[in-house]
This record gives sequence, structure tokens and C-alpha cells, in this order.
Amino acid sequence: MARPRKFDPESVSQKVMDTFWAKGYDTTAIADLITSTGLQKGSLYNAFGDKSKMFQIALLRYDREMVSKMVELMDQLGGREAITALLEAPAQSVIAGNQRGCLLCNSMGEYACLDDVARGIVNRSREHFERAIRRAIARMSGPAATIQANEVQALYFGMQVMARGGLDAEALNGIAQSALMRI
Amino acid sequence: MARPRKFDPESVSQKVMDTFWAKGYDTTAIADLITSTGLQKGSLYNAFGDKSKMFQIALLRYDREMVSKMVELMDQLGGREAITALLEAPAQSVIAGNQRGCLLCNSMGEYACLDDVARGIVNRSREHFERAIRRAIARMSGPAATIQANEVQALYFGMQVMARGGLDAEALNGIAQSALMRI
DNA sequence: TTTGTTTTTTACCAAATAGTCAATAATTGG
DNA sequence: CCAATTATTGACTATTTGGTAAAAAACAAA
Repeated sequence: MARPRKFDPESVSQKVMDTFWAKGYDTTAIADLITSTGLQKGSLYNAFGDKSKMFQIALLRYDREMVSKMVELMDQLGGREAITALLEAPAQSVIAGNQRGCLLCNSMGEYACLDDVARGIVNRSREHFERAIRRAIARMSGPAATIQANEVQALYFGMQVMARGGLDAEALNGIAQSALMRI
Repeated sequence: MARPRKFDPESVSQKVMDTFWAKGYDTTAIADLITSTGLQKGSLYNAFGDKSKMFQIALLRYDREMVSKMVELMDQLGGREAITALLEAPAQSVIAGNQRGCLLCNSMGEYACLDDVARGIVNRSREHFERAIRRAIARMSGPAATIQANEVQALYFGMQVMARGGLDAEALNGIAQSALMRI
């Protein structure tokens, strides 16, 4: 009954997420989103609301696509294998060519300039992630089973920050192997 | 022979550092620095150059004051005590009321929007920090001595990011104690 | 084809951004 | 006191920021 959209909302919100992921909330200008999505300003605002809404959508998508993907993978593996997959991920990303780190981790770094809604999404996503780590640990036995999920998560976030800061894949893998040695 | 400055460069550069530390490079506007230092725009530019120079000065000060202070403390302690002091620091900061994390860690998160000079300072400061951790590990004995300095650093950075993301002191301390249990 | 609805486009806006510049003020050496 | 030098001030600029509004365009139902 009305004019149909010319763009695919899924692929556009993917590009919005990618842009915020690479540049961060504050550093990303609407002009950047116009460039990356190919949409005009009016279309963006019409479809997604204001900038903070666009970021919320990016965060939700990250949780749904990236965090959930890792969570599902981990849930399919044995406890130790799950933690291994998790800690090897940062080096894999760098090898694949991204130095963007983790949007969840990056957003905690930008926490101070987010609104309450975005903070809520970040918190829930982090807990979502943490529960998967906890389940993996519960599947382990021996002294390894006493490690805290939070500790693994901190290690992971630290590696992602260091990846963003230019640490190479080899060094990241060294961290992962050193950690796995004592888990 | 010339007109003397009205301000104390040390305390002003301290305030510049504090502001960048709390808000990040990109999010900090010159207007913020004017407010926090009490200086006028012209005086700031006259004394420090442009915004990127101001940030470099903040990074150098952070390395000289904060990183070096931690390094000196660690060097005075036994290996295990040094790592303990390091990992307990994030929770201590939160208890003391700052949620700013670590400027070094925050800057790695903002790496993409820094210039080469700032990146160089960040890299050197991180290595400065890493060497102190390595020395502390070298002072330890048994299986603990096999841990990589990078791993401890990643854990520390991850904790600082999580502190910035609102994790409370209790949870941060839990991470520290869990880590120290297996180091 | 007309009508109603929604998207797209374009032009626009106020505020904030980093940065500049000339005028003025304050000091010391001569 | 005078001259030289530097610091401070405040006005100024060009650009970019997020956001809005009105008009034009594209469809579907009647």
C-alpha cells in the first residue's frame, strides 16, 4: 500500500554494526554511516531513529550474531575445548585481518558516553557471554573447574583490547597457550 | 625578561591527563580541557600545541607517573606480591571511586583514531609495563614462573575494561583472587 | 486513475568542533 | 622609564556535528 524500501534492512544494520565496531560510538559520525551503508541521511533516521538508537541496534545485532555464535559454538564443545576456542579467537581475528577487537569490550571502554539503554544492552550481553563461560567451566574437572568465569572473560577482553592496540597474532596466541597451560 | 605564566604547568598537565583519562581522546573536547584546567583556549594552545600534542603529553605523563609508580612498587616486592598488587589495583581504584580504568588500556581501545606519535608512546608504555611484570615473574619459582608476562597484562587490561564497564569492586577482587590462586 | 501511505531525497539548521589571530597585559633587562 | 619578549584574552573562522522538515517519488488498494 506504500512505497517499499529500496534497501535490505539486514545488510544495512550489518554495515551499521561494522562501522560502530571499527570506529566506536563517539568516533563514528552519521556521515560515516551514510558512506558505509550507501543510504541517505533521511533514510537512516527514518529507518533507525537517532544515533543512539542506531548504536543500540548495532549492539543488539552484535549480541545476536557474534556473541550468540560464540556461545553456541562453546556449548557444543567440551569444557576445555570451549575455553580453547574462546581464547584462540582474538588471534584468529587478527590473522583474518581485523583489528577491531570486540564490540562488547570496546563499548565497555566507551561506557561513559553511552546512555542507559545502551549500557543495559552491554551489561546483558556481557552476562550472556559470562554464563556460557560458566557452563564450559562446569563441564571441566579437576583444579581447572575452580577458575572463575569472570577471570576467563577478563583475559579475553584484555586480549581483544591488546589486539586493537596492535598486538600481533603470534603474541596473542602466546597468551592463549600460556593461559590454557594452567587451566 | 618576558611575561611569566600564571599557571603551574605540572598541575595543568595533570588536569589534562585526568580529563583524557576519564573521557578518552576523541570524546574530550578542547572546551572540556578549558573547563578542567581553568585556562583559556589560547593559553592551552600556546603552552601545549594542538589537541594531539596535548594527548601525547597526557600519555607521557601517565607513563611517567602512573605506570612508573606501579613499576617501582612491583620492583620493590617479591614476585608473587608484585603480581598480587597489580591484580588488586583495579578493585582498589573502583573502591576509591574511579571508574576510569587505565589510560594505557583505554588508549589501546582508541588506537584507531590516534596518530603515529601517540601510538608509539602507547606501545612503549605497554612494553615498559610488560617488562616489570616479566621481572616479577622471574622472581617467582615453581610452575608459577612459567606464566607469560603478556598473560598477566591481558588479565589486568581486561579487568580495567570491565571496571570501566561498571563491574563492581567485589567482582574485580574475585577475578584477582581466582587468578592468584592458580599463579 | 486517483488516493493514501511510506520512502527517499534535498536542503537546511543550530550547535559544537578544532584551531587562529590580533590586541592587550605583564614582566625583566637595560 | 623604555624596549623586548612572552602570556593571556576574546573575538573570529571554517568545518563538522547530529538532527529536522518539506517536497518528490514509488508503490498498492480502490
